[in-house]
Amino acid sequence: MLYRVSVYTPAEVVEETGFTLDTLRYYEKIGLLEPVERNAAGQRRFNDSDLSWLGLIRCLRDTGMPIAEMLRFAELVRAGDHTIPDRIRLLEEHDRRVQGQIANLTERQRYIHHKISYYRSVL
Amino acid sequence: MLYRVSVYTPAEVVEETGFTLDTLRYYEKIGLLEPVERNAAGQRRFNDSDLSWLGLIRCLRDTGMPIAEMLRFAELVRAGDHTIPDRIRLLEEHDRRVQGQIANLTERQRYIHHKISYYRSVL
DNA sequence: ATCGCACCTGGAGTGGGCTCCAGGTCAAGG
DNA sequence: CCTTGACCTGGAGCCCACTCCAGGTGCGAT
Repeated sequence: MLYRVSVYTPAEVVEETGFTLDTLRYYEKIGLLEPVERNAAGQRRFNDSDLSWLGLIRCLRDTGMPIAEMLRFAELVRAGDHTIPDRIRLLEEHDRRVQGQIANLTERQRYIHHKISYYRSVL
Repeated sequence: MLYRVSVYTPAEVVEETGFTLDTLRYYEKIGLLEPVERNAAGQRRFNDSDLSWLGLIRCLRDTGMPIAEMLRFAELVRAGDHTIPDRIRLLEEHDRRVQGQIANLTERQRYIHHKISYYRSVL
């Protein structure tokens, strides 16, 4: 078991990634996914590299990165290894925004807690 | 200085709350804000209670509560004090979602950190 | 008096991110 | 042979939450 290249049907990828099939097609259409390989019948056959890319996309999407910025990232990846410093910068900036989101949510949550306590106090 | 009721112009409320004037009008139109008082010329004059309600709206919105649910909350408030247990339930449920968001972001952030470290390691 | 400006209204338009649809292809099972 | 079901395409439609617009009012300053 040195290496094993797997292919995945659309249904498997939906299952694995949580994206809908429509969303996967949409991502391919706008270029967020490289053109996916096809079998003889023209049906998509995803590979491990697609899956791992989708894992990253899922992460960026779930942390609120807009599609336009994910596209920029995708272009950097396509452009080759010399863009790694740019990718780091992009991810670091995003990381800062995520940090800000967490801080903001935590702060807002305190307000909600106050509100709940207040309501409890007047019962 | 026992008590002081203030009124605020639209511009002041925009300044205070960070909502745009269009958004304030929109919130009033859909019933997220009670009809705001007007001066003789028909211009809005907000009061402290509007401001404090807008503070709550800001908090709920910024923690991702959809407008439809804020409207439900607004209806509970309008319906009177007997809905306080319902309001508590609603806020508690929202609080759980906020907690989930924070947990999720924190988890995703680790992935981003890994990715950054990986990129650093191949430089 | 007239200008600029903050404000008003109803309604149309926007942007992001999907989501759905009609109509079609193929492969496998009964 | 026929049906079922997973998949295909291009393009239209949808939802949310605003955002913008045209056309108009009234007030304070020059």
